[in-house]
Amino acid sequence: MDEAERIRKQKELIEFIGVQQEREGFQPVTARIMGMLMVMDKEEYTFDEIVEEMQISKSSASTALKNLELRGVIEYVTYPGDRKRYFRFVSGEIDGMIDEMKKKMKQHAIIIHQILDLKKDPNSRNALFLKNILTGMEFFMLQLDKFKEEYHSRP
Amino acid sequence: MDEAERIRKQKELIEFIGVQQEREGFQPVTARIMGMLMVMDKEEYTFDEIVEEMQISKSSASTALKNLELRGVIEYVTYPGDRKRYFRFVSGEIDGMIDEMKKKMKQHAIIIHQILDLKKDPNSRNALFLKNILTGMEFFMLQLDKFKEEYHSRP
DNA sequence: TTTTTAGTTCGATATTTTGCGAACTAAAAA
DNA sequence: TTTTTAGTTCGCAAAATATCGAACTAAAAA
Repeated sequence: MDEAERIRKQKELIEFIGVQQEREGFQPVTARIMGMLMVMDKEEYTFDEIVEEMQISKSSASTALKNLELRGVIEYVTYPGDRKRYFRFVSGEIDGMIDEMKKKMKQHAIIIHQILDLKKDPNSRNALFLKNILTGMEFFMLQLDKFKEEYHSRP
Repeated sequence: MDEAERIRKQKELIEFIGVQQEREGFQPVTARIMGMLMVMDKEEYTFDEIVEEMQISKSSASTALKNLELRGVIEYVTYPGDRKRYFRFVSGEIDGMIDEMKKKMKQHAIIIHQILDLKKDPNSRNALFLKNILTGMEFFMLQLDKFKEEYHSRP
């Protein structure tokens, strides 16, 4: 695979990640900036480089970058004697991802609890099924911490 | 909590679940139908009951129900001598949820592999971080099957 | 056979979201 | 002090999406 081919494929992948991240609730431009910061060989971009590379307005870039920072997806660094910000992807750890997963699951569990609390018949089809799921989720969440330990002490 | 209060809270919860499911990519009406089928005491609704209860057009109901069925969220049953369909929430099992999770994670892993394959420098900041995540994800996916076993053989 | 039921399909309309440009700001440089 | 840089904010227009209504269909009932 030659250089041009590789770069073409990178662009394609950015687009694919873009579409995927849109489904996760990011706006189109935002999703593609994420993709770019993950995929490209250059891994730190200034505001103007992003505007240039993505062919978007400064306002779109501003909005997107603020959003990504707020969500903890990107961060920026600065270098002495240069007042530009250099935006880059945050390099999270596996532990952080597990915690994230746990948090999300806990929120789901709360909702399920609320549904159950409001059921007239606690033995209705849905109620029983939801109780079942809840038990599974609780067991699963307990396993997650065990997983972290095992992962770090693996051979 | 009296009956009226309970029902009011159910409606509130449907709205909350609706907003939540919109973020997961469902359209507003679709998301609220999901909520309704999970939360309400009546757990099987005909097409016309859904139209009535949600105050939506038949076409919206049709589109939403088809979508939910396609995604495996709801199903319908029929009763002899009654040609209406009775729509209800699918009662998935914990195993199905785990498989779902694994499938999603596998897709993510494929993307990460692709990013890595296209990096010029395999030791760049992002490349190293992505490799790290990949290792974690692979370990995690191995654990998932173990989890299923343990869950089923729990005391 | 005709009518009714239980939905489906499709084009039009309403609503929401997205991205832009112009004007603005705070800090640094000249 | 004035100018430039590096963005931010906000109202608007365009694009995308959601929902609707009207016409349609296939199967069952009359």
